[in-house]
Amino acid sequence: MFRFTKDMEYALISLVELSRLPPNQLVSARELSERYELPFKLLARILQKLGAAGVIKAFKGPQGGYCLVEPPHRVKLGRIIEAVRGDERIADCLTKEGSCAQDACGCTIKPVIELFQDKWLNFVENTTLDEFARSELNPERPMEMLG
Amino acid sequence: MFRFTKDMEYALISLVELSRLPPNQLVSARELSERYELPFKLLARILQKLGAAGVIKAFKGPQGGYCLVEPPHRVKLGRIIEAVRGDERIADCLTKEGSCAQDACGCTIKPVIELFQDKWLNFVENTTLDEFARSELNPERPMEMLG
DNA sequence: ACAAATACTACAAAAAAGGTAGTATTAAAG
DNA sequence: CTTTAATACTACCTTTTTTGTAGTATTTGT
Repeated sequence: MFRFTKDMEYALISLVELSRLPPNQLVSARELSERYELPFKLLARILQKLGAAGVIKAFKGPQGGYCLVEPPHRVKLGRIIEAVRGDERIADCLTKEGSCAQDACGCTIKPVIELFQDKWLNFVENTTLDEFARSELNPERPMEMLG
Repeated sequence: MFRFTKDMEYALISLVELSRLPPNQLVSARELSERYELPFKLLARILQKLGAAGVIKAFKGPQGGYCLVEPPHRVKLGRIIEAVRGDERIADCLTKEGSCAQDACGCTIKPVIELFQDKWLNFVENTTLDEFARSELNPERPMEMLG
């Protein structure tokens, strides 16, 4: 139910890593994949989503890679979720703003879910990447071990 | 990802209904199933879980059914989740209290998830059934239409 | 005894999550 | 201008979780 999916886990690992990057430096999908032992292709796809959503910026070619577009305190959790998982909602019948999309809503528990959605939105809109980036990550292979 | 499962939806529909029940009155799984057009067997199993967890009380035999054990403002969302879904966590490696269960935790993003779990616990522990019960449900067949 | 209710267990179908493979495209460096 | 290291895209497969069905046992009021 309310469980961290791998997409989100991989996204957050990557974003935290990018948060700590010195200015004008990049990290590639390959590096992240090896450093944290994440499946490369899957990770790449997730980073592409984050790129398409404008959360990170991508540079192609050798020496390419990714970096954040905005500082970590400007990146809301809700935005990350939307980038990685689409405009996912707590329930199908709700709009992103939390009200029921249809007039004759099929779900019988609509008001209950609306209330829940409300609380949820408040949560993800008030949590930013820097809150995550403050804690220490735990890579299998620390930076120093790589080329 | 963070999406309402049917179990929880059905559980909340039922619990809200039970919240509105006059004292010493019961509602059966069959009634709830017909009133809200929910699959009977599935709903019954969910109610049994809520019963086993002590959230509701069950009475067998004709005229039997269910009622709440405690008043709605005493029933925390976290308790409902635990009853219906087991001791579900945001991530596998976490204890219920939110700290990593293993010393050498396999997940590389442990601190991030711990922080998240913290926020989540705070949320479910500070949301009670009466918050849901205040809003109006929307049954396919209102009370009056049944026997 | 009967009927109406809950309790329990096994199984099956559908949906979501997680992962792999292959190809195309871009761009830095020699 | 070729090579190479990177991102971009798409199709497919496997596993797990969710959702639902079926059947049987048990309890209890009338």
